[in-house]
Amino acid sequence: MAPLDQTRKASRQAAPGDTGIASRLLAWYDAHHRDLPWRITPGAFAGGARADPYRVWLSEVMLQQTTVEAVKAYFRNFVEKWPTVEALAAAPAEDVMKAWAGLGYYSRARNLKACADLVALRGGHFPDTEAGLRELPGIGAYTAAAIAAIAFDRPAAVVDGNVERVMTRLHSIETPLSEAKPEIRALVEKLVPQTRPGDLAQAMMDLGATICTPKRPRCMLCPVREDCSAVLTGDPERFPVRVPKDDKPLRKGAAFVAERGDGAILLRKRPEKGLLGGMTEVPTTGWTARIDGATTADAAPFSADWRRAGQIGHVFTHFALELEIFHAPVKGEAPDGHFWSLAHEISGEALPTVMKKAIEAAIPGATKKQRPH
DNA sequence: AACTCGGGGTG
DNA sequence: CACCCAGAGTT
Repeated sequence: MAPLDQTRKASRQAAPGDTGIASRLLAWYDAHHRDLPWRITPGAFAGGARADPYRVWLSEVMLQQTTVEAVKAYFRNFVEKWPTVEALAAAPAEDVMKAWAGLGYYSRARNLKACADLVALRGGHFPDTEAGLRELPGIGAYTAAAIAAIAFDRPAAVVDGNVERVMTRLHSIETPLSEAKPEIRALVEKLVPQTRPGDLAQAMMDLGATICTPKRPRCMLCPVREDCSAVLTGDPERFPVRVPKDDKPLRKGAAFVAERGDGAILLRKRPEKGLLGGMTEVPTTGWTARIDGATTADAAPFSADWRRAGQIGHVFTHFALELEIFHAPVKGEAPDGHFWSLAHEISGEALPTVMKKAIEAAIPGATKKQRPH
């Protein structure tokens, strides 16, 4: 992890007017980069090696609004199951959804599969330009730039949440984040070097993740603290400036836990689109925005002797949920659209956490793994 | 431009 | 608990 040859090269080739920020970031990256499953080492890059576009794409999609720690295990599992984009294209969509279960934002998995299918039709080769990548499903402005820079060595401006934080602090940008994006992009474009653009992007992301953190940034360890306007004024944590968020709406609903008596519970598959699209769940009502204490079993998706079994609350990023739980013994065939599944195996199904809690509320211990005695 | 979409890590 | 995370698609 010692500084490498290309560090000096990057310094020498720094654009006129470059204060040296890019060079210092690259040198810091050589010494302090995170070691991540989808990365090749900067040393290998110097030898002419490039990251596998498939692995870069897969990791970038998984990392959309998802933390590195959460992604690692899923990434390893995916590349083991499907080592190439052709292998992923050949897989049943259902298997892909199942492997994605637990990561969240399930439209990403649907787009991932659709994208793999398209790329396989192109002979398994991803487009090697930002514009070409941008046309594929699930690849937006950020991901197109990231793949172009990291996998294809294109000098693209890669702007994610980390980069926004680093840049707004470097320049003490007081404009709220939503309005400041064009300005941030322009600043990043000026910073991108002709050599090692992918490493610069990853350097800024690593800096944002380990030094220039949202809370309590470690400015004393920062390689560009001398260039940072916010360090000079003494309050880097103030950036980026955001507009205050609206209060979270409270959503109410009811969930129905039907138990067969042999450990099986009635489940169904959600619609492909919308919240938790394509996932398995306990039957529920839709959202009921207003408080209605009279939410009764009349709203149940099928007839049974429903008894109120409790209530659970859960705070999501975007709303708070209050769920009434109803429980009933049910025999016979599963109604249309529903199917029986063993409760203790539910953790292996694509079942949201809240629904697992709902089952636990109605039938304590139902979702615990059964252990042979 | 504003909403919607999840689960998890962090201070 | 509040905030945020290698954002994208829809309206």
